[in-house]
Amino acid sequence: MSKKISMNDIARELNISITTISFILNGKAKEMRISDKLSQRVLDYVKEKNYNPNTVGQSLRTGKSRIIGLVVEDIADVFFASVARLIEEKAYKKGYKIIYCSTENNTKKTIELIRMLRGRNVDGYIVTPPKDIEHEVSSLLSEGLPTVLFDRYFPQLKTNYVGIDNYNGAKTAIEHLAKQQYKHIAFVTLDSGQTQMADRLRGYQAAIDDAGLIPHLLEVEFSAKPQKLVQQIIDYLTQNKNIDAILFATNYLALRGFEALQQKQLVIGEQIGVVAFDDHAFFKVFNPPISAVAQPMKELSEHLIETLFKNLNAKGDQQITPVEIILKPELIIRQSSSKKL
Amino acid sequence: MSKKISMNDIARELNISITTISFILNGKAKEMRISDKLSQRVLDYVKEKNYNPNTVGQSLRTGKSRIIGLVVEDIADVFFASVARLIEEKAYKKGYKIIYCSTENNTKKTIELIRMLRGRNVDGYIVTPPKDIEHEVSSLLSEGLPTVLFDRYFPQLKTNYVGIDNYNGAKTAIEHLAKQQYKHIAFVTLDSGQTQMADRLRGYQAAIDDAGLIPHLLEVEFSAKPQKLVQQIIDYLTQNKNIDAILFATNYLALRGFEALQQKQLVIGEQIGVVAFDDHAFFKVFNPPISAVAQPMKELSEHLIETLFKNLNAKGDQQITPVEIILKPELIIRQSSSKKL
DNA sequence: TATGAAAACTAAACGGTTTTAGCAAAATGT
DNA sequence: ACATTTTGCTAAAACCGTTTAGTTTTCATA
Repeated sequence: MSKKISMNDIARELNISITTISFILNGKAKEMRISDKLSQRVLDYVKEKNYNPNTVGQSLRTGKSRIIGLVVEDIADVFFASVARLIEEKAYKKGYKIIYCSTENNTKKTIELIRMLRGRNVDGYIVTPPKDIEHEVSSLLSEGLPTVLFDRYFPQLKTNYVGIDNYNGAKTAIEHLAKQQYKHIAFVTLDSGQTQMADRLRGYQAAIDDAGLIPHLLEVEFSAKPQKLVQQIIDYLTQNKNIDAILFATNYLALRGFEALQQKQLVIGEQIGVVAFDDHAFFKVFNPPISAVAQPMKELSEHLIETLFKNLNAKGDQQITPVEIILKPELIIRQSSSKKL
Repeated sequence: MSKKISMNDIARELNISITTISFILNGKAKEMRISDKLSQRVLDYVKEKNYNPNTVGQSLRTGKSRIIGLVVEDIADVFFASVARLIEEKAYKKGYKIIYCSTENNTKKTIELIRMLRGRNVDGYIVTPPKDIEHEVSSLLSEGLPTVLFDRYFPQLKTNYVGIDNYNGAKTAIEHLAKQQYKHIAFVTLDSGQTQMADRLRGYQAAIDDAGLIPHLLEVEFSAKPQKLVQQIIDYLTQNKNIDAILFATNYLALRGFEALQQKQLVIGEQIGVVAFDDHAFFKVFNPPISAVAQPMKELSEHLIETLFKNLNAKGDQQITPVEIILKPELIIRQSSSKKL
């Protein structure tokens, strides 16, 4: 397999100009009126020697890299990992690779990451932004770098955004619980203040109001360690013994919540009704199966990548107006939220 | 924030040579006898203008990219996603980024992926190899490109490898089940023929033999759709009604298995004992909690990245002899595998 | 047989950094 | 006073592919 050969090598070997090779390899042979005979000779040689253009050279010259930067909160989280996988698949088909980074929701780290990606000529950005990076994002925009936000957004910033209707997702879940005759429905969420969380909270409050119930809100510390999270939920349940149902604002919170319920010996689906935001493969086979507000993962990823590609392909300064795509989540009702009457 | 400034811009602005700037910025000022005064002037200017060297230029020149290629079976799988996250964190601290790709265990796709990464001057490779890519891997090796395999390996190939003792992992799990007086312990695995699966199977067989029990083996189709997997397990259980415990060879198989058990109305921990290979966050809060053979994720990732870095830092042709690191998995016993006596 | 135009191809610049080799000036030694 | 060394800095090549702005050759037309 020897070492890689370069365009220069080919030019020397075939005794033609490097430019000619470039034209032929980039499908500009016709346009540049290269004879079919020469074209074929080059193409054959290239195939024979198994030549691959050096991506780095291309990138340096063109300023493009065919790399998409995926900047998410935590790549180990099922939600983000699933999105990553689906995006990767679609990107791959169009010849793009993904560089991913986990922000840990850390503003400083995220800014560093975006700068690094920029230094690498990354062509497009898919980002779940933490707080206070409006400036960094808008600087991407002002440089005309295709960017799509997802999961959360900045209300003041006109960007591409793909997400779900968190308000109605939460509202529908609460309506369902209310219909099941649960009377003291708690909402366990994070104090992160991000838009998706705020929207879910508003949905919860609206539905509770509509049903004439009392709100029970637990906002746990965003950056707390798992053990502390569990303890906070246990304490809350101990102090609010009347709670008969819980909506967890994320998958991860549900996990911690289940630990708390386990320790309090409260049986899901019997003493307490449960719905979780974001579905999880294992929810279906839980005992009892767990109800969930499911995000349409495939659609989400499709819209993300398509929006990005639309901007990627927009030639030059031809500005594309940012789009906001809000998808409908689906409430999947399983036994964890049905009172055995 | 205007457009990026280049070394050329700095050189022109400060009226000095580009070379001098390079020396100063790369800590070679002393060595190259640049005066402190000039050094400081450049450093100040660079800071003021918020200059960042163009990574693509550096990469073209040096042949290095500070990128690690992570080629795993499926980035959406918790096991791989967790490894990805841990590796990313460590790599980031050393100034490396990750490009990841999912192989789907497809040999052809994997070869393409590795070639693409090579074209991007990726500095090192962490790979869970599918079948029949020995040649591609050994060609990486022969070019001196740092490579570490994990999860599975090629017995005939002398490579860096980090994995766990799958044989004893399975063996210990079965010993535990046998001690719990389970008499007909099945092993549900894949027909993929990969080393990690083969090792687990050998461990199962050895333990079954030692305990004087009859083996019950179900090898499901590797590439089957979820629904088909579930059906295969259901059929197997229907035809082998005496089975009272199951060891699932992977997390993913356990998920399908649980679906099958659910449909057969067999209650885990009561009618049937269960242990899964690979732990999962949700196993702890299952009802009943699921026993698992847990891989030491942190250690695994640490060894992966450290082995890679050792090779990355090995100057020139100074060959480092490949290492094989086999970690001990831990059997976490929960209620799913204890007979209520 | 000029004249113009199309056809076929190429030199050179560009992009940003690193490295090699080396030059001029100042300092030191004899 | 002259040779040698050290200091401080730089030009130019290299890395690899793309693009601009040509040049030369060939062919058709008047």
